[in-house]
Amino acid sequence: MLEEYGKTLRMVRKQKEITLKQLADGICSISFLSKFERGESDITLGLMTKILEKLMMNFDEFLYIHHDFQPDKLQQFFSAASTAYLNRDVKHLKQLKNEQLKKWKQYSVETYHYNALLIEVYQSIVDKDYIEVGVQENEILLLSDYLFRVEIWGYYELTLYNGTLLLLQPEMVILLSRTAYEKSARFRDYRKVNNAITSVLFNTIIYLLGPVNRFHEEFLYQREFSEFISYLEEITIPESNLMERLHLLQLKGAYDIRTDNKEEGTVKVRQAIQLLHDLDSTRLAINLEKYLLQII
Amino acid sequence: MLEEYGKTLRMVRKQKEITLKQLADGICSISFLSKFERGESDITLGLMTKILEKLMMNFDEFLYIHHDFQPDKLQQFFSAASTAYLNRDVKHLKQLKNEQLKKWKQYSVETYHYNALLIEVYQSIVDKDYIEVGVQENEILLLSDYLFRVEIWGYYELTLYNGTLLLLQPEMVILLSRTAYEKSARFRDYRKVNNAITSVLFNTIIYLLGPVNRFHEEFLYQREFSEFISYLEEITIPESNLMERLHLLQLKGAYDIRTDNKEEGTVKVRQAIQLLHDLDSTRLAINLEKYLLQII
DNA sequence: TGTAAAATTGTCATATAGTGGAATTTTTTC
DNA sequence: GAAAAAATTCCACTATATGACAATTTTACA
Repeated sequence: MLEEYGKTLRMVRKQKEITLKQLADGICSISFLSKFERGESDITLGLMTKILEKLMMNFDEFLYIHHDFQPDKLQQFFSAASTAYLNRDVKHLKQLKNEQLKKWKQYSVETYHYNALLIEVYQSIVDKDYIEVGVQENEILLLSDYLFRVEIWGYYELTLYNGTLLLLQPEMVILLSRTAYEKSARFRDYRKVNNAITSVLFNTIIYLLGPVNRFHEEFLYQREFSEFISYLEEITIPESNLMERLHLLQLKGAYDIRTDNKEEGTVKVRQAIQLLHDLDSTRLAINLEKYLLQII
Repeated sequence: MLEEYGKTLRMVRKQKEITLKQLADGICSISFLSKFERGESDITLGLMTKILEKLMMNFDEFLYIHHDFQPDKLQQFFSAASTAYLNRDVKHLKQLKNEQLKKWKQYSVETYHYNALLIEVYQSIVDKDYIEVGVQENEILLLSDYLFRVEIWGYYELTLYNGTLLLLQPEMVILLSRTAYEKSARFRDYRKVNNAITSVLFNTIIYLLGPVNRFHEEFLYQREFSEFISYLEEITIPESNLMERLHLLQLKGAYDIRTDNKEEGTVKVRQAIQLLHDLDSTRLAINLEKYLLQII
């Protein structure tokens, strides 16, 4: 069968005008490298690491090229799910869910179960006819149980949680988001994962400000609001993350409005809207205006 | 020797509460997976790919964990170089250069030569006593020759070029930057590489506006300026890339100023400064003000 | 606490990753 | 355009990645 990574390697090597001898030197034999490049043998992870290092290329970029400039499977799964969700494409969502359920049955690895659950959450939001709320409850608990148990949250856990957060109880969200922040700390310097953390924090704050306690007179989660804002401020240190900073401004405004500080809050949100207009991000500006009208 | 990736894999697998059997199922035998995880065998790239896929994790994240949450060697090289450059740490720069030269001699792979060159460029900017300009000229040409020959520019080529661009002749920069834009097109959806492209385009425009033709009465590169701005506008489509959008605004302002449209230009740059202040990016705002004073 | 079931490890067989050097092809050089 | 040099492939051989199944350890459950 053989995935023929070697052929991609040969292409890259030729590009960089490096000979078999030069690349193999100190790593493996010339003849073997040739064999691998011709697709007549697989290669050990250890050797491949050294080879890519010499080529000044990392694994993901290499695999991206190998798969004809397509993102990896993990990425594809999350993109496919969120695209189908945004397009309200119920059919596609169902199909994606079935794929994951099938794998779950086949290997009984819970991960696939969680994946199916994520899509079920999307489905339940998009599809009005979908009323099997009872079924979900238990399953959602399974998911949050898992998230509590994991010691280190990576890209997968963060993205999974981000997608299902809306259906959880507020106490649960507060605890889990705090956990997410703490247990992903070691990824603070890994851009991709760190973006996922930021995303979780923003969604948590939005959740607290919005849907949860729309019907309460007073705002219940003042302390938590400050807590998560402070996490964000700690993470979003780079001055150049303007979008995140603007988002922060917006949420502070929304908070003011929610806690009967309407004037001050409106000023902040309007300022954010103006900033977006100044930078020609018109669609975002319009969305934010809608949001403002909604919360006033 | 064996890099013992297996031990990291075991950790990740335990985290996700997956058994050997479940993970191995359909990929390899249980006993082999166990052996690999105990560090008693290396593994084939093909198998590893399938295993990570099942764990919903990509290679880079896995290797990041494996190397105790340190970025990969490629990343480390560029960070080390640029940090030493920003800190004007001549000693460290020299050390880094020698490392690369040593590898160059050892394997006679030109890549290491280019790496050394990049650092030499940094060195020549930082170290006033460094006057061996003659030596560089030829070597810099070697580098640009290489860049012209490569068919696909990846993260390495883009970052390398970005660092050495300042020392090239304007005609060369224009040609190479255009090449960079065209030959990296297939990475348009790969965030990391795409950021590098954006960075190249910005630096090109800054170069055209600034250092090159400071002493000419009229601005020579109007057409090229528009060309590269249009590339940026094509790339920077996502409305949420505020920093890039702000940067664009700034450069348009600088262009106006350079082409005797002082008032209009100053307004644009001042607007950019104000935006930064609004978002508490004070240091960036101050830098931009300095820049403005300099070009007026 | 003992026992059954599940999960992991050990043992040995074999397929294949990887080596050294000769043979062939490609590139360079005059 | 032929000879020399460099790069690659072929071939016979060795080391090790991987599989089948038995033995052992760990976990679950009464």
